[in-house]
Amino acid sequence: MELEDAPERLRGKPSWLISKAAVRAHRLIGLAMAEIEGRAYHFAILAALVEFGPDSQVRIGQRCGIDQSDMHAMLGELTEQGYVARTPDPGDRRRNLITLTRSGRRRLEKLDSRLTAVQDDLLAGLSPAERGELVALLARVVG
Amino acid sequence: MELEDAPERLRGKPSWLISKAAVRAHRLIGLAMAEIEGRAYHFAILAALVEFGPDSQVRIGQRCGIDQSDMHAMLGELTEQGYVARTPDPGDRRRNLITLTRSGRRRLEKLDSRLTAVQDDLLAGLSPAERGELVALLARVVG
DNA sequence: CATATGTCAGAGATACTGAGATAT
DNA sequence: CATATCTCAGTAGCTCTGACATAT
Repeated sequence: MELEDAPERLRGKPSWLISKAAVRAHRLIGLAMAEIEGRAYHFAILAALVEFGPDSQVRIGQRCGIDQSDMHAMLGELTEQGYVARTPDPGDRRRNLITLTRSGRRRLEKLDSRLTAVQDDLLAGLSPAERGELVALLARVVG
Repeated sequence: MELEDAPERLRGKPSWLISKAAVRAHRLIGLAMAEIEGRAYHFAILAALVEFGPDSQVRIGQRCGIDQSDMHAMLGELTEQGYVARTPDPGDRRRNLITLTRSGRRRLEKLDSRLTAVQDDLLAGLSPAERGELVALLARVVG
């Protein structure tokens, strides 16, 4: 039985559709990331670094929508794997300055190509124009 | 800092937008449901019952996208609160037959009105036509 | 014997809370 | 003193896996 058979009241609730779409996306991403022993949040963090340059943990988290208390472990993984370096910020000794390494730059491209492929899978039913509409609408929901 | 400042690579990934929209929806729903000591999945289950009539746990779960192993506790809550009755199915003694009670019918309406209000909050930035587009697109993503 | 249903214990991911240490 | 950053422990909600008993 598929979700097409869901009750009308449920299918009409945008929040329910969003949630189910997120579950499906999460499943596909989990499979894709497992193949390369990666995480979607690794991609987010590396993407923030390549676009905005070295930054503090808090600010990277804010940019990616990741709680600051969760950044610690995530950066621990990336540091251990050599994709970022975590050094004290000489200008403000409360902060860690997170820097992308050369191998982190390559890792970002690998994660990106996998995640791009997942988008195709996830949105297989939609035309390119419809995908654009969906992205535009969701961007306004997310704010 | 808002998610508008997210890296372009991230903002361009539909799966990321879907996931962040789901987080926001989940937060709003959590608040709304806490006020009436309800759960979104209570709404889903009650909606399936009012639309399709009494049914087994497994089939209700399939209709709502809820794993059968999770239905047990959820129905335990609804049974305890008197919104559904769980009786052995005489025609197939493996099954429990889940039935909506009169107070469950009223509960559904209360949950529905709260959740409908949440949709307005969640999609405040979109016109009615755009909300319709979003729902239609997501319905095709969910399948 | 194979399958379906319900029950149960536990794992994994994500998001969040609250607290403390240190620095500004 | 108030605030910001980082760290750490723990919680909550949701999804999923695997196992088992029972019934078909």
